[in-house]
Amino acid sequence: MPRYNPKEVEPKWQARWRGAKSFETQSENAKPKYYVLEMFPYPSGRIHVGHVRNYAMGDVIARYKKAQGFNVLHPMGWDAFGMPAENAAMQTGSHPAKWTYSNIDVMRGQLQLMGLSIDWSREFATCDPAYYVHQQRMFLEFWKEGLAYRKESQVNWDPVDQTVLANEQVIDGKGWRSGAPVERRKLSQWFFKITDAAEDLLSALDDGRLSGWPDNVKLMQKNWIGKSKGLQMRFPFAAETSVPKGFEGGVEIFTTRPDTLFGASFIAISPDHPLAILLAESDKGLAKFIAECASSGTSEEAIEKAEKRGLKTALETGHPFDDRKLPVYVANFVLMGYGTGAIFGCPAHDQRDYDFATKYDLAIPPVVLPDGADADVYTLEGEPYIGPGKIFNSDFLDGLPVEDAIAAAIKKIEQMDLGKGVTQYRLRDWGVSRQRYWGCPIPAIHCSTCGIVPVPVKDLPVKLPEEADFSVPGNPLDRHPTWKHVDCPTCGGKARRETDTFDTFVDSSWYFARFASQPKDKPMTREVVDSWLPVDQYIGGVEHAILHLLYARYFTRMMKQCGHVSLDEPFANLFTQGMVVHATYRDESGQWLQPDQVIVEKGAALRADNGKPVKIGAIEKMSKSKKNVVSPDAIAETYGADAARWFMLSDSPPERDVEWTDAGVEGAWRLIGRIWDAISAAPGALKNLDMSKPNVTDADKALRQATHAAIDGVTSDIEHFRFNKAIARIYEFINVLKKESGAGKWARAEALGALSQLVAPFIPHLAEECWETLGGKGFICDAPWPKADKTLLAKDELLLGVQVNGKRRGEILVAADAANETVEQAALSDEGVQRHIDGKTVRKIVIVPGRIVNIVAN
RNA sequence: GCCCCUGUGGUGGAAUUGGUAGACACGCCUGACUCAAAAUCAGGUGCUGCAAAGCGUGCUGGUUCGAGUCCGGCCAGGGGCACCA
Repeated sequence: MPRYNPKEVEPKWQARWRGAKSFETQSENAKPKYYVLEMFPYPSGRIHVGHVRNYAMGDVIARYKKAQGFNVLHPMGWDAFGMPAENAAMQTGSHPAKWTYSNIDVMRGQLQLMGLSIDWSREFATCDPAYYVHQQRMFLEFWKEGLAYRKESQVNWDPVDQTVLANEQVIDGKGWRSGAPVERRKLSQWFFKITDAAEDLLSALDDGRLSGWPDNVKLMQKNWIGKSKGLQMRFPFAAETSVPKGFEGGVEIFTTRPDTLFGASFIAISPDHPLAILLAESDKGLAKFIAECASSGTSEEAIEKAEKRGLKTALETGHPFDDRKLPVYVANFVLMGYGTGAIFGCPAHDQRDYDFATKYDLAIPPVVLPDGADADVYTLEGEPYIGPGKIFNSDFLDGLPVEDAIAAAIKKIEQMDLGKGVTQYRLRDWGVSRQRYWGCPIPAIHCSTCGIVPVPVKDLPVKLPEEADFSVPGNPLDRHPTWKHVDCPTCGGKARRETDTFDTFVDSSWYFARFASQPKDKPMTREVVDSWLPVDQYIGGVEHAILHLLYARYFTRMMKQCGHVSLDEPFANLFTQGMVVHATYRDESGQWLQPDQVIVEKGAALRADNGKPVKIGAIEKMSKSKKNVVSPDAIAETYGADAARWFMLSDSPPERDVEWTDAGVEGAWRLIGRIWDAISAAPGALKNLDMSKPNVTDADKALRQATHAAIDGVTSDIEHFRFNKAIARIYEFINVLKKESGAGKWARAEALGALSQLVAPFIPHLAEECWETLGGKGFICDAPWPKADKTLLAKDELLLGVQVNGKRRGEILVAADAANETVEQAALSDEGVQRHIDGKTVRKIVIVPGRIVNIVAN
């Protein structure tokens, strides 16, 4: 018997699939369509095991659906623009395009070795002008529709390198290269009006349009959009305050808790608030404070984690309901981007306000009384009270529950003409400008006479200049000697190009549509895209649960508005798979090390080359920047792609993170050997199936039961993304198959055929080899999926556990259709049960049919 | 800090969704084959205990005839936080 040799077998079948164009998809097809898509990769350099896991999952689905009779679309491409290419250019001098395309070549080769059922004829990279020309075209349409516009927003500015930094490049408030404290700086940039769609993006989460999405992702998106109803109102200044020019009306605030207005003890405005900026003009201390606030990064995390600080201004406001005066603070925890950039502080019932009031010694009057508390003696003990209750110490709101008090307060303020109830969203418009080279150029031209004008469609694509200088930080497009100088398309005068490029989230917000339809003269052909979308199964990491998915949902709506597609929601079913994580390592100088450069023994780590100590860091998702990546090459080289794929899908549930370990691949390899041994011992067996079914012996029946239980179980496991369980079932089936010796040829042939088909989505090369050996017709990847015979699944006898007072004390074997009395008798007479009910009175017997018997006795 | 998720043997995990905790696999132990090793095959393996038995799903409290599963409070780890992708 020849030993199975994946090095020969795998390339052989890959060549045959290619020859037969097995996975090239035609849009015109009588079969129902099924679109499987995994989030396309960033070409970081090499495929790692995390990619293999992701694409192996998609491939199982794609091959399974093909066997189920669907016309499957399963494409692949490259999310090819982005910062790492530009960083590489700065470090090594190689051009981003060259770096990117050579990475793509390597990674395509690696993926192809995995034997994925991908339609490679549809492959593209987002950095190809043939792709991004259509993105520019759509941008011009969005602009015309008013969906794209310009406004000022803040960026992280490195004052030494004179460049904009990504949040990732800000470490502890300092620039990653220069080490200089970053500044927040305002820049005029391009935005997409995603806030216009906030309500629809939100309601689609609940109205069934996204019923195929996991709840946690929908919840995260809901919280991200952050719809809240509240009160926008103004606090007029106190009589003796000298009112700053332009703010005669007072301070405009937004609150979701107007019920706590009587608990107000201060007003706080954002350091970026126009009032704060105005006051700073004549107040050096305040100007200094505002500058200090601007020295952290722009990320919400950095702002939230910063110590709560404030500076008291000379201003005071009055209070709408009584004559108290409230000091006005400029405070670093108030965000200009949310609400009105100003709040009233109610320290008794808000954690941040409480911290602030404690620090600056402000009053903390409680106004919400927890249910059951006594108003006369109630005090806060070291923390604010956030929970429900009834309002007190609040005049006309006294006695009302929180919800009613909110409504009553809004009504009163509206009557007083000081404000109105409003709906507020946390979601901000999508800033798409990036001051970088390696991205899709934004097709706009700045003219001193005509303003900002679109690049005429006939001049598209606006291509990146090939020559660029990466030797210094900053935007190479901006300092390019010639590229930006153009004539204004409107007046013909001297003008300059927009030097911002698009956020790479734009590139990945419509690639799924382009995969389905790739005409040259337009982004997509509507009828074709409509016939393929939505993606029936989208698969990707949870880390994309909010941004990428939300942007793609919005982009699809914009495309719909411009007539490119007919639907709102691009992804009908979403599966978020867990990440492959690995420990991170750094040497003494703080340089990241790859796992294969490190030897770990007894919890201590040493460098493989020089034995110097290595610091073991957190276990994190595999990423190139931290070098904690493991490549599948070694596994594939030794054991073949099938073993690598099988191993990646074994054991861990797909939605869960897995920590990579080398242990266990041997198990996958052994399984491949066992399957091959079983099948190569029965060449041509499937031809036996053509004969009429012989009389069935008990041994035949036992084997057939195992076969059909396996078909039934594996089918439902694949349908529900339980690949680890499908694999466990296949092991069980093989264990039965190996032991079973009395079954006849017919039953064995059926079992071996089913086995080959059940493993085919997971280990397709071996499966084809098995199918051919057994004498199956055509490719196994074209064979229809086996159907379980349900009549073989029912069992005659059941083994039931018997509990006494909830603890398992015995087991009984009863007929599947036994009456309750019979079961009770059997349970009570069980020896183990007898021991535990001896001397006690049986109070109750709970029988859960087919499951368990519980005897309650005391 | 805020939002989401996870926690079960030495390890990855299973448990028909409130019903016999530990399927399946890795590892380990024992045996067979071998001059020997590897590979392969067979058996064993939650913990304590000679046994009887007891204990056991991050910790803690609750609901229930019955909780890994539901509810409350904690602890630990991971993901996201709008310029990493």
